[in-house]
Amino acid sequence: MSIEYAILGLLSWRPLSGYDLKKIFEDSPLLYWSGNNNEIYRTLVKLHRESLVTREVQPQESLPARKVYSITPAGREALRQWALWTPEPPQLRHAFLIQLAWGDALSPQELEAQLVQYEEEIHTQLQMARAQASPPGGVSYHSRSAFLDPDEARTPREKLLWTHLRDYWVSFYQAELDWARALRAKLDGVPEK
Amino acid sequence: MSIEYAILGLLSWRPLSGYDLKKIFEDSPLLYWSGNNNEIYRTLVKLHRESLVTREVQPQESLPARKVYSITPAGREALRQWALWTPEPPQLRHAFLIQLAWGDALSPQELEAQLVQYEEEIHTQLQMARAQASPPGGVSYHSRSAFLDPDEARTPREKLLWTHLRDYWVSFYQAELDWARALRAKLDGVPEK
DNA sequence: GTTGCCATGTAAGGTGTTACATGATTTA
DNA sequence: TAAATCATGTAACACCTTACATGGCAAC
Repeated sequence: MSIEYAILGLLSWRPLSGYDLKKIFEDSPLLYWSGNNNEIYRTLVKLHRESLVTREVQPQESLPARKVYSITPAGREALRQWALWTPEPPQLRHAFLIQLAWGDALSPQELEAQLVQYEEEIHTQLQMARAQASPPGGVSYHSRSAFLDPDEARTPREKLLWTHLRDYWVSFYQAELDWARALRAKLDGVPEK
Repeated sequence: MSIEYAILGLLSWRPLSGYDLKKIFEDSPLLYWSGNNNEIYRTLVKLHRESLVTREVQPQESLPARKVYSITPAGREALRQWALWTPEPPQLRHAFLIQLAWGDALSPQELEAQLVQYEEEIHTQLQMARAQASPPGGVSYHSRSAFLDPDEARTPREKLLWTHLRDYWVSFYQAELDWARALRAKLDGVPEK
């Protein structure tokens, strides 16, 4: 799938500008695109051309005009049809595992150092996922881009979905961390040759 | 990272032809590229140009000549340097989660059906991962492309790494399945609106 | 005074996929 | 006799990323 439906989905939640979308993509691991301008602004033009979104230009003093996009009924229908597509298994692009596969070329110290670094990196991700899943004080900060915030859900069912989605990432990074730690523990004491 | 180091890694394990590599990529979830000809054959040419691999042409009767590539000392050193790169967190491209995020547009039956289909898909992946992790009879079939087969490891440490890597996928798909089942159970009984 | 935020967009290039092209041999 | 395996490669296109370009305002 391409970024098109991810953007359409966000617009089904609320009207947003390209800049808003960029930020949402940047800090959501779920929306796995980099959030670069090129893709977002071009996709918005495309969606607009296909009449799946409308565009409202809001002029501003001494700033480029904000172009806010809203989903149309045709857009909602396209999104619905997409939600009915046959689900595909997740694609895990895990370069570090490939590094480990050929990690026997490293000394025990080098290998250990790589694992420690990886654990630190994942720990950071875990903290961020946890912060998103349950913001301190029970209320979310970023009132602007509270993407998938269960408090913003419009139905009980949507709330359940969004809660479960947020927890997904916490579990994922936790499992990742446990795995790396278990491997490092096992490596400790194994002869190199 | 690009496919380049994945190929170099495989060649550090044993000399292989483009066709061999293609098959290995096709049935390994770890090597997450599609294994299409274009990328593999072009990368081999590039690696050869950079003297990281050598090429041996084996003519065959009534078949295109097999071109078998072997890693050079310079190739091994490049691979080692790559193994020392700062580890990056895994990138999970999970389109189904995005579908679920906007799944509130579906009826309870449609949503349930999507989840069931997803579970079936993951179950298949899990079975395949299990088959690779511990082939029936304790010996692997595909003697040709036994990529990451712990029995093929050259040191105790490599064996440990490869075993742990194979188990990774089983855990991953198992967690995925558990997650989907838990969500479906919770959805059962939640009012739509 | 330098960094960061707001807000749009373009250019260039790398990465990855699907499909096309050939053709003999083996297997069902 | 149809499909799969072996074995190479090319063409066309889609997708994605990094960097470039502009410029005012606010905060530290």
